[in-house]
Amino acid sequence: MGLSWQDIHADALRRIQSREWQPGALIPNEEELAKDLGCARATVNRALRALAEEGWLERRRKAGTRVALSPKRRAQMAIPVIRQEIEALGKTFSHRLIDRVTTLMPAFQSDALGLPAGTSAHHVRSLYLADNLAFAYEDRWVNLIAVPGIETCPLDQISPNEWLVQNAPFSRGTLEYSAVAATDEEARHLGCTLGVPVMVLERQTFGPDAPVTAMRLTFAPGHHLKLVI
Amino acid sequence: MGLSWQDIHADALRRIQSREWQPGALIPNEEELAKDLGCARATVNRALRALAEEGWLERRRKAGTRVALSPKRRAQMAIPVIRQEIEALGKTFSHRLIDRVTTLMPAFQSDALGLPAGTSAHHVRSLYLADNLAFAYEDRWVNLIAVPGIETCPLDQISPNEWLVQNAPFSRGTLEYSAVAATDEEARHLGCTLGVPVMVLERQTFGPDAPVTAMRLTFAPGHHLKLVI
DNA sequence: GACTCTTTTATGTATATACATAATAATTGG
DNA sequence: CCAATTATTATGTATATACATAAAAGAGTC
Repeated sequence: MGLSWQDIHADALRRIQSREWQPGALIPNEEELAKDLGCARATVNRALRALAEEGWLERRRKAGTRVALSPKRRAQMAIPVIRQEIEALGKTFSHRLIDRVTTLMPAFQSDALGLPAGTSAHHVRSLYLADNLAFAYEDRWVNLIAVPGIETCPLDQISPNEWLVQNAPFSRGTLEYSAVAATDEEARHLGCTLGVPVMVLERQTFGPDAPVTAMRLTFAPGHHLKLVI
Repeated sequence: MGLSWQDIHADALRRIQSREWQPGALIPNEEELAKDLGCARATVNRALRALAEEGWLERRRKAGTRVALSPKRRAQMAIPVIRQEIEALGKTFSHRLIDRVTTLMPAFQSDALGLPAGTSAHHVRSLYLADNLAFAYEDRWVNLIAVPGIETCPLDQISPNEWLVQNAPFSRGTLEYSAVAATDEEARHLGCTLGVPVMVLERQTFGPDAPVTAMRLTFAPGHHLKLVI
């Protein structure tokens, strides 16, 4: 066969990185590139589309394709499934249920999930451990409407995280990391000092029909969030 | 025209989210789907490939396509170009050069970039401001071999971040966020209290031929890192 | 000039066809 | 039965062709 789209992709990337195609500059159109390189336009299209998705190029109909000025490249991060994160470190995963109760959600939580004030939800607190050392403390609210089974599932045997992945419908959500001082409760469960800087991940998950869960995950001190470009 | 690949994409996603196609289950092959839905196989391929990239499906030649067991979905994050981050908040961006000097890199820095011990580099410290309030403090080492122009560029007029984006070759890099206590120097420049929890981003950038820069960016307290799924 | 309308053009997509490739399944030889 | 070989098959890719669509450029009007 002729050239593969990966070949075109690599060649174009080389030209971008070597600044043969300068930032902001218009590059030849697909037809021309196809003729020059000796392949079909569809092949060029596939390669340039990939480069655009990766943030190297900006493409607009009629206006053509230009090298991105400030490469707004996207870093990708696997959404933390804590078991995998811990096992990737070569450590043994375990978890401990602290408590679970169905009760009224605080107003800020029901607001954040778009549920009416005064909604009841299942409130679960648990601890994730790596080699029996505290790794993260989780405080989670689960919407009973979206996930009715939550009240009766054995959260001492399977972690809320994993149970939900397997049992809850799931479409989109938000993630937000911040650096905060460990609260009294967090410090107690994570075995650290009150006020020490810790990473907190707040996450809301929405199913196709209804909000599913809101979670606050506090990592033990020293946690890193690595991303790859 | 017939159905678009987005239509197929949406339909398949609906089936996954409604659990009509259960996690781990094999879905019909492309040819069959194309026949059922009334479009060409290439169109189905485009849709399923997109779903696989998004993490909903796992595809293997001959083995077929199945719904991902634990949707290892990837969150995407725009790599911070600080000006854009600040302007997106509706604030005015500015920056202030604190100092710049060409000197020996500390060993841990040259190691991290894979440069021999005792290499000289340009050391730049600067402050980024949003509406004239400290937003982030940057401590950066720039490899003179990869970016010779750095020593003479007017860093009081253009931020190191932007100058490098425009002038340095750039291919891949690492990003690592952590929560730490503000050091004395960081606290002084950010106008916060010593020891307060702050987000730190450490980043290394490598060009096609040589390492380009290592950076430590300390955000003012209260900074959030938002990701979208 | 400011406005609308039309034309042009580069990218975006859909299709049929052909072949490539990886991985499973079947077959064969010992 | 086991290992090596071959056949099968679903996805992956390349191609030509045709048409769709967004947006810029140009033409015409006031």
